[in-house]
Amino acid sequence: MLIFDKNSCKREADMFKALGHPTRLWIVKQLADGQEHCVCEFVEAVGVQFATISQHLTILRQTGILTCEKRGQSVFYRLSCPCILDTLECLANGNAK
Amino acid sequence: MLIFDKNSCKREADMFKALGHPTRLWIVKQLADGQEHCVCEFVEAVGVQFATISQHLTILRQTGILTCEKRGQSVFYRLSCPCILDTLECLANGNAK
DNA sequence: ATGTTATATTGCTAAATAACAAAAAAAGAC
DNA sequence: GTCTTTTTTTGTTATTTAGCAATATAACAT
Repeated sequence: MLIFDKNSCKREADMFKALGHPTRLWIVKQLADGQEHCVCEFVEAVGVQFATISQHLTILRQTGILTCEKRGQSVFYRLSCPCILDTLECLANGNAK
Repeated sequence: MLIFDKNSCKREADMFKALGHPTRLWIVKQLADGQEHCVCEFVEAVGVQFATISQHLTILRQTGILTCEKRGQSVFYRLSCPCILDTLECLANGNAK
């Protein structure tokens, strides 16, 4: 018999949700090589308002997917844990319809 | 220099989005052992309207995560590809904050 | 045929999300 | 100190999503 416990899925679901937006997923992929990039690079590439990118980055930071560091006037983002890449790879390899 | 191509991320992002809801993620996990379950089992466990579960299942079906088969009056759902589990495991293992 | 059971679909409303514009903060240059 | 640059935060609005209720569909029982 199946028993649903919402809490047990909430945090994980939030991580999936964070990755469930084209711009955010793309950002994560850009950081896949372990390198860091600054906010302005993303803004330039995506072609959307600074505020919008900043909000996407906040979501990725809050779910623990990214971390950031401020140096000078710029903020640099990186994957907080490279293992997120395994997840991406799993999905990319296995589940193309 | 980074270049954003939205289309390249759209389908993958949709899969993440589908998994980005507690109820849907839970359903996928219940199917993780490869067994199939019928809709009414999910309804009973989650404690939500039949229509609501049906809608969640539709989303999971449309993204290709689940497939279903009708037998008699019941509809049975299963993972369309067990490899989705690797993805779940990757996330569960690696990225707990 | 009618009745019943299991799912799906449609219409509706409330809540969440995405994007922008404008204002606020933080750091460096002067 | 003021000015500029980079980023975040705070409205605001349009779109999307989540859930329910009601209706429709499909299969079986009678």
